[in-house]
Amino acid sequence: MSTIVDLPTETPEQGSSASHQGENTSAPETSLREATQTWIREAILSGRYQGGEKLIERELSEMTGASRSVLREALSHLEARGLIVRQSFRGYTVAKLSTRSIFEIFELRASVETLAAELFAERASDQEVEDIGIAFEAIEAGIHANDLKKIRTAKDQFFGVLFAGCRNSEIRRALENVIDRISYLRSQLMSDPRRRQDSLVEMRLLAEALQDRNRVEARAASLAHLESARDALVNQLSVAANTKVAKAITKVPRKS
Amino acid sequence: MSTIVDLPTETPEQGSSASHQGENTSAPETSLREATQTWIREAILSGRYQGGEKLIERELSEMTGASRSVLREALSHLEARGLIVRQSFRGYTVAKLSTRSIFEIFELRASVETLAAELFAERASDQEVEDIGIAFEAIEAGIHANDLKKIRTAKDQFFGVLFAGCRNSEIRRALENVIDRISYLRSQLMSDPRRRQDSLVEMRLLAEALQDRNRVEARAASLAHLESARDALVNQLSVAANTKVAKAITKVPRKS
DNA sequence: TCTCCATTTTTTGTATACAAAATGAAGAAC
DNA sequence: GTTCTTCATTTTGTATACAAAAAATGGAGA
Repeated sequence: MSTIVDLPTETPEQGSSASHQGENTSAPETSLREATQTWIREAILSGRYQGGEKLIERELSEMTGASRSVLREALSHLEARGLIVRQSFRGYTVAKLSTRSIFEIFELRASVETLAAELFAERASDQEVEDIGIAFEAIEAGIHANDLKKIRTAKDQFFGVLFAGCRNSEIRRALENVIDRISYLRSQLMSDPRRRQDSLVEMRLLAEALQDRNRVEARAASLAHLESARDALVNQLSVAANTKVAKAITKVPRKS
Repeated sequence: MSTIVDLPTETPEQGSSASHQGENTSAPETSLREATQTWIREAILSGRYQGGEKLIERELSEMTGASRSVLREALSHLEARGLIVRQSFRGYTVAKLSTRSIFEIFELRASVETLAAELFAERASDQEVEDIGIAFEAIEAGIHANDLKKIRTAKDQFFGVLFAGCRNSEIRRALENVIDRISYLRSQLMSDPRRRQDSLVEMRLLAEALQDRNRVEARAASLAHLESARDALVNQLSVAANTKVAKAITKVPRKS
């Protein structure tokens, strides 16, 4: 059952740089289009625009300062990533997450993210193994400090190192897309102190397995964390069925 | 180790239609942008534009009849899907596949596509099980008739049914993207009669397992097929290292 | 007060125009 | 003959304009 093989190492710079170029390589922010895109993405991920909400071009244009040409390119890009959807002559709306979508996403993640964990254990550099430890400690510190923003940053860091260490930019790309779609829910989840504590325990197991380069344990810990996060998310949704977040997730438009 | 659970069935029309809307739902081809996008995509997949080749806007504009606004939206969309890459002030080029990328893609597919096969065995409707059989017979007929185009169409059909039957549009989305990227290589592969024969045998095993709804066998057959296809592809590349296809795959630009 | 229809306004779809950057070519200096 | 510089052309980046479709508004009739 070995799906893990040694990948060829030739032309590594070409393979990976070409693959995730144009993604969120936060560094240079070359074109206006990319900046606009990032702005909109951040606005959605931070919850400024809720699921199902309409994105009005004039409004975005004013806020970002970009012209409509640029704006529409950015929107088209985000549509391809699944973050927003377009209907003919009705413009773009923020993609809605049905409960079903959440299950689907976690089903995919359960397959791919566990693979990523295994691959990290196998392929990560010593530096990356060290970085995983550092990132985990940052998460821990954030939780103790009760600092939501810090937690989120540290988690992004953690998964960033994880995906880099697995040496497969296709996995990174596939996961980035689905994680984007649910990431504005993550902060909702993390606001529950008990869930935070559970999450910390699960992630410690994962971090330790990764640092030990223990493939089997890493997969198991990753899967456990995912299932736990999924269940917590679905639970919270069914409990808080009246909050605006829940409405943004579960409801279908009435007059479509 | 059960990553397979029963997905909730609520709001199925919303969940799925919203999820893969705006993809290649070949039916209505509403907007000009989508048509343009499809045109470019087809041009790349059919090999009309080779990997690394530059896409000149004026040229595409003339060929598709679309204005630059529309064209650029389409290009932006395709960039997000990874089919083309953009460099500042140097326009778009068709994404190149390094050997490494191919390994990465197959590594991802080995994880996700086998899951899709399992899920199909579990969840597909009786109609879909039947359709899988029909699609397979079409592939068989195509191979016997030695009709490359027919083979390709039938295979698309087969995987279309497979992805639909697994009831997870996220999986479909993730796989569509990576399969797009290597699909212009598939015809190269299929031109080798021996590989065609091998492929047929592997796919028969897969089709039979799917029709028997045998999860374990389905996964095994899917994995076997993938590894076989990957190896054949890599083999062919190293053999025919001087063909234009190989050049499009392996070489890095000299003056970048 | 409610409902239906016509008109106005907003918003999207498409096309064109102008500016900036990069590429390529011709000519001058060596 | 070669190389460097300068200029013209091409191509991309950005902004604006116009047309078509949908949504919002408001008034007339019941």
